Amino acid sequence: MVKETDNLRQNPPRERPLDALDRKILGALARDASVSYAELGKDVGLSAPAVHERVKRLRRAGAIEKTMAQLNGAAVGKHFLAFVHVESSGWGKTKEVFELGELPEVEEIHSITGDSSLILKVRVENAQAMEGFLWRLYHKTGVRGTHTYVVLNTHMERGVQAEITHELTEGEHVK
Amino acid sequence: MVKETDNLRQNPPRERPLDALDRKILGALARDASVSYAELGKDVGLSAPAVHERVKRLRRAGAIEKTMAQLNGAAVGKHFLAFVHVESSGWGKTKEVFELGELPEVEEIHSITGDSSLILKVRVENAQAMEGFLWRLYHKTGVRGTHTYVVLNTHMERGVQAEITHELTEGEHVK
DNA sequence: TTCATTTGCCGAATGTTGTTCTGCATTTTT
DNA sequence: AAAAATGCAGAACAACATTCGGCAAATGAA
Repeated sequence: MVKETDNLRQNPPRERPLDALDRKILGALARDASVSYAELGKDVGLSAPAVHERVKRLRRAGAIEKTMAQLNGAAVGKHFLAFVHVESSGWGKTKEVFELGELPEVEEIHSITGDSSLILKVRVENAQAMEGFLWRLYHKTGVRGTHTYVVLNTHMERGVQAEITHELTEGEHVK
Repeated sequence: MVKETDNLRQNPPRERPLDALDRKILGALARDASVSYAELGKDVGLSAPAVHERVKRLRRAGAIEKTMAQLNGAAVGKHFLAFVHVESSGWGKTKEVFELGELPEVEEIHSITGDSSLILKVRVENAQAMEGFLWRLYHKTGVRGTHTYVVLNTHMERGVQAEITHELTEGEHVK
C-alpha cells in the first residue's frame, strides 16, 4: 500500500549556491525579461524546459523577486527626482515616516547608520510637488531635519545586476 | 495606381497625454509584468488586443522602457548597499567616474547640484568589496572627496510608479 | 563498493497566450 | 459634408509556456 508521505520530501531542498548558468539566466532576465525560454536556452546552452525549471527554482528561492515593467519617469509626468536624507530623533519614531511610503512618489526607503537616519528616493511631478512632499515629511513626529539632494541628470539607473566583480574583494589595492 | 506614399502618415502621431486607462495599465505592469493581456483587459475594461495595442504604443512612446526581472541583492551574493556622494573638481572631470558604471555593482549614477557632484548607488558583496570600490573611485582624476552612507536596512525599493498624488501640487500647505 | 534515490536534463505533446487580421463605430481632419 | 484616421472587439493564427515521460548522471545509504 502507498503511504501518504511517499510523495513528500524527507529533507527540504538545500539551497544551491547559484552556479554559472543560474547567474547567466539571472543576468539575461534582469536586462530583458521578455525573452523566450527557447532563446534564453540557446544563450546558456540548455533546452527550454530546463531553463524554465531553473527560473521556477530561482523564483521560489527568492532570487527573482518579480518581473516588472520599468517606466520612464518623465513619460509618466514625474520630472523631478531627489534623494532626501532624514534625521529623526529617538527610536521607533521612524515608523511615522514609513507611512509616506504609501505615496507612489516614494520609491525607496533605507535606514542608514542606526535607526534614526533615513534616505528616501522621491520622484514627483515638479518642484512644487517636492515642496508639498517635504511639507508632509516635516510634519511627521520625530523628524528633526532633512537634507534634499536634487537630481539634475540621471546618467544610469538599473536594478540589481547578477554579475559580480571579484577583483573588488581581492584586495590587490592594499599596499 | 498606388503611390508609394499611400501607406505613410502625413503627420507623425501626436503624443497623447496618457489617459486614465494608460495609467492603469502602466500601474499594473509596473507591479507585475507577468499578467496576461486578457487579465489586464478585464481590470481596465478592454479586450486583449486593445490592451496589447496600448502597451505597444506605450512602449514606442518610451513610457515603458523595458520589462525586467527584479533580483534580490542578497540572493545574488550582494549583501552590502551604500549611497556614495562624490565631490569632483572641475567640469568634464566626472566623465572618468562614469567609467565605473561599467561595473555591475554600480546601479545608479546621478548628477546633483551642478556637474561636479554625484550620487552613486552601489551594491557589493561585503564591506571588503566596498573598500575595493572606493579605492578605485578615489583613483579617478577629479575626485576630491566622497562620503559613503551605508544602508543598514532597506524598507522599500521599487521602480517608478505610474500613479500621481495630486494633493502634493495643490499647495494646501501654503498658509 | 553496490544499490537506491534524487536530480537535472531533453524531446515530444499539450494548453495557454501573444499577435495579427478584418470589420465596425467614433472621432478628427480637410 | 466628405474623407481619413483612430480605437476597439471578435475570430483566426502562430508562438510560446508548461507538462509529461524517460533517461543519464550525481548523490546518499548500506
